[in-house]
Amino acid sequence: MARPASKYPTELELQILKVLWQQSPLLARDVQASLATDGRDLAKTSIITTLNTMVTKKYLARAKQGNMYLFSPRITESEVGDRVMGDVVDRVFDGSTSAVLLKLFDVKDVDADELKELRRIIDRKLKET
Amino acid sequence: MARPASKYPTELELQILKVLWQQSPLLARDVQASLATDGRDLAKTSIITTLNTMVTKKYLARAKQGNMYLFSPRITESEVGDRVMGDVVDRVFDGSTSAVLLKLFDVKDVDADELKELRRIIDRKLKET
DNA sequence: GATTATCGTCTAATTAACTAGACGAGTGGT
DNA sequence: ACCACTCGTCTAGTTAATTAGACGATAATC
Repeated sequence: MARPASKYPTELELQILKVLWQQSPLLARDVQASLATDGRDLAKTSIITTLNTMVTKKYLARAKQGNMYLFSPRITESEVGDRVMGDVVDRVFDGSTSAVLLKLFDVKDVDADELKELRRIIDRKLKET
Repeated sequence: MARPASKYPTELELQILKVLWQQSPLLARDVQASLATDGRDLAKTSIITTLNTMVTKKYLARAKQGNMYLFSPRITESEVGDRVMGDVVDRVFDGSTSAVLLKLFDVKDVDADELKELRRIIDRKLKET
């Protein structure tokens, strides 16, 4: 075995997905322009190569439009969140949700308003059960 | 530019760190035995190679012990949690802590007891400010 | 019709991550 | 002294991820 494939979209793939979640379908050139706006200036072929590997990975769908291709996401933002959080919680925090929450407070400054919203979320969840 | 180095320990590196967080310093052979117990059976040299790259990355410290080396973590479990969570929150969830929390509930089944503990954590945090 | 621009494929270079063998140096027993 | 065993370095092979050039095909412009 060698380097294992990552379980969820890589850095660049995520950037591309974010563009396409905002608007799709798009041409390679549009994705390129959007990334360039965000400061990631890639050659046309770099974009296309990556888009194609993302199609292989089923992250994207590709549809012919004349002599070019339109790309759309085949995975939702929520699904990516699932995969990432699931992996992080299990692998890094050994499945402990409270450890994740504590770390969340550790890492980000959460103001009082947001804390109250988090509590509302928990209360709602408590009622559900 | 090519493949960027990951911002935090990789899969295998994390496994090794977990062993050393539990007990350290350890010899390469002890790390090897521990990983083997967890079902990851690697050659002696594979372990040593990885341990050495982890020393280069400052994840580990190495101390000569006769004709062999003892390895210890130079990064804490908490620090790894910081880096991972920080990156995930910012890059995947665009900095939204509530989005992370919602996803946490989505991904893991959190029982009522744990929800109450999470609320206690939030209440404690609210008092702090 | 010729030139110019754009699109996509194919090829390929680079680095990180993962894995392990060959080999020499040293240690311990007999 | 010799043999067996272990340790670590050096070398090296593989796959994933990132990047882009050369080139042919097609479309657009004049």
